[in-house]
Amino acid sequence: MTSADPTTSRPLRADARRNRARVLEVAQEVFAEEGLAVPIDEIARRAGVGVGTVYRHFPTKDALFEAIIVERLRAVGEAARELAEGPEAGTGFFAFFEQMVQNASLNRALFDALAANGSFNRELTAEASNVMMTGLGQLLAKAQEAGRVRSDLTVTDVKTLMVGCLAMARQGTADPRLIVGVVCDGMRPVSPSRTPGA
Amino acid sequence: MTSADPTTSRPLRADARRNRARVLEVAQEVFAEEGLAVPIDEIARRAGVGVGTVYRHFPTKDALFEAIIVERLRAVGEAARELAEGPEAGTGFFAFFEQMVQNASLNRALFDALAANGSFNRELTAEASNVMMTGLGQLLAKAQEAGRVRSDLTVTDVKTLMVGCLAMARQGTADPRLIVGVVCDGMRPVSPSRTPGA
Amino acid sequence: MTSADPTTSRPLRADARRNRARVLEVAQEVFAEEGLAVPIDEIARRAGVGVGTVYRHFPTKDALFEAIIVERLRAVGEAARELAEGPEAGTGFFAFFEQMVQNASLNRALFDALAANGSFNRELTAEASNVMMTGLGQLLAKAQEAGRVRSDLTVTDVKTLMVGCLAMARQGTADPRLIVGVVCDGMRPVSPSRTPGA
Amino acid sequence: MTSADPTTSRPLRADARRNRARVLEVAQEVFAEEGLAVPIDEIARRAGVGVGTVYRHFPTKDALFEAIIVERLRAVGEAARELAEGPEAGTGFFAFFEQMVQNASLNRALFDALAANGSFNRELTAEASNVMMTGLGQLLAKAQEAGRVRSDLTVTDVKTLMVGCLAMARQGTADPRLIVGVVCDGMRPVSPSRTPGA
DNA sequence: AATGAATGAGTGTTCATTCAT
DNA sequence: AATGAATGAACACTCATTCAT
Repeated sequence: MTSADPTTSRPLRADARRNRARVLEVAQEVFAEEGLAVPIDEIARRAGVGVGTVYRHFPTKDALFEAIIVERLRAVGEAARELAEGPEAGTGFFAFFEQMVQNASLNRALFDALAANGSFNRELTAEASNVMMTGLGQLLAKAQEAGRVRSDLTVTDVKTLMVGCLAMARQGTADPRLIVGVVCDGMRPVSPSRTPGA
Repeated sequence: MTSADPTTSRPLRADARRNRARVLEVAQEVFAEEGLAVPIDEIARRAGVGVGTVYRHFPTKDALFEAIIVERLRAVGEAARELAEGPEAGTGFFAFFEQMVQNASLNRALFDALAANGSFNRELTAEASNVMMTGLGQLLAKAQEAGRVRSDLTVTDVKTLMVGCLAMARQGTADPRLIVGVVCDGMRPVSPSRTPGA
Repeated sequence: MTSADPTTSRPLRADARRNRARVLEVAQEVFAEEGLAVPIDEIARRAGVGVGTVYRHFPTKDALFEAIIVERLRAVGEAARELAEGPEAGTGFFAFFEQMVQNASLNRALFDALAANGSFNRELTAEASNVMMTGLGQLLAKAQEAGRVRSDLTVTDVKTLMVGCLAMARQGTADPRLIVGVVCDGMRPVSPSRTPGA
Repeated sequence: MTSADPTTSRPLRADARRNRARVLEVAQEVFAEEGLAVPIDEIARRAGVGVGTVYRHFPTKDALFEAIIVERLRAVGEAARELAEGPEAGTGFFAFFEQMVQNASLNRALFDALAANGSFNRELTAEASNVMMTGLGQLLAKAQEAGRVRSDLTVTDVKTLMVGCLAMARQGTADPRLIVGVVCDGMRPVSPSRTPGA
């Protein structure tokens, strides 16, 4: 089930599959750089295909965008899940968080997708979003069990914080490590010495 | 130069001032909701004036946007400066941070302005930005002196964190108080018990 | 307030007259430089009056343009007539022709008016055009009587040649004197030695 | 550079070529009649295509205008060159001059192009202009060698005179043949009997 | 009378999407 | 299946003209 129509979708011809992949690849790059603002013609040109071909594979621009996002979200979710199932789940949470911000901060498309919460909520995105949230949730749970993360934080909170860090990293105004460090510190359980209001 | 400079010009006629204000108000709302994507015609329509009127007051769409931003930045800067000069500067920092995020979180325009770091750096914006940074810097300094905030954070870091919180609050996905709480906690001096990596 | 005499067009108030003159003066300059492309607002600004004032005196932009043209055409016609009535009418023709081209070549408005043959033929323009043609005709007749100009040329031909010389002078590509010299030579009676086709 | 250069591109599809030609044809007519003032939408409408189609073939209004001009200038230059290389170069000059004016007089676009000396000097126009000037220069040289044309006239002068004649012919006020005859006479070597000032 | 603010039709240009080849 | 030409709705901005102050 890689494309829109599950019932009739016979396997694509070899060249068609190549084209589809090429378009995705280019779109991924271009959207990552400049976000949704890039014209479809530009993507087609860079991919070395006609516009028509892009539209054959993705019925609308948004659908193309979504396809990219879906993949990304899935990848993020997978990574989180794998880590959660590994031995270092407790400490891995923060590493994952930092890594994620590093990787995605340069990806405008992913940022937009995460940030544009709901605007793109078509079916696929929702599903992929679930995958991501599940993986992240597992990782978070382990970290909380290990006492590394405040227990009152939900997956949604963490996702939100991640988006925020992406937004900050995108700024380029401050050292991303410092920023992420601050946010990570904030997520740790509150020690007596720094109770807010104290 | 008798007419170009807005600061030199005589006060606007009553109706003109009303229209200008109405346009600003509407643009503020609309930009806040939908960002720069809104057509000028739409703004004019909602404000109940012709397009020409919008352009009479603001020579460019960007100029209109800028006008809104400038006002906001100034207001934020003023608030910070006042607080910094008050008696509670040490503790006031966090209150200000929270307040700021609360107020501005629904304002996409302000977020964009803060986030679009430099893209809109025309003269006025730069100036207003300075006002804000100065006010914020004063407040931060006091808080650091009082030992409430990590001493290695710069104004730019704080501004970046603020923008991040705005981005997060905009999401509407998580409780803004919680989010801001986390970030504020992260800004407090590191206590031995939660040294990163510990 | 002062509703004295409603019937006849009383003389303009002093300030009104001054304004009207000022507008004409500025419009003359500006139209001469840039032709009809200049916005009315620009003219008003340069004249130091509001747009409304311009429109009070001249109901449309074309009317303003016409007013200027009329004056110019009249002036040209007058000059020609005076010369025609003077003693040097025979030789004066060429001097006039050259002079005219010199003077008007920098005046884009006049050129446009002469060139835009008919487009502006409102009443006033037509009348002024007549004045010009008449004066020019008188001068031409004398020159032809004196055997200085080919007898088969009509006033219209001469006017046309004048416009052509203006067009050429406007080009700035060739020495106007040379150009005008060529055309003037062409208007002289055909000597046996250079019969076309010989 | 795989796609930007028009000279590299493969031949257009049949329908595209038809549309392009149709647009050029219509634009030629319309510009000839009314000059640059005509909206692109109007041209598209008259050509029976959408605006987008016009813009696909010509990226800018100016580019469209230029395309027309270039073609004309080239044609004129070619004609001149051919004549210059023929046996009748001496006498051909005047025939060419007359012919040129006849053909182009109704063409406001060509006139504008020639007249707008430099304003449109993009690359292509400049090149086409060179072609024309070269051809004309060759023809002129021959005519001067044959003693048919004043030896102090340069190509630029002749071009200017040509533009002037076009301007005059455009007027429609006088018989073009007569006008051109006058100018041509003026270009012949000065015979003793009509020395200016005599 | 004078002012200049307001109007809105009009213009050049872009780009997502459709369709003939 | 692929192509890329065609489409036309949108949009930012201008400017002649009107009208409230």
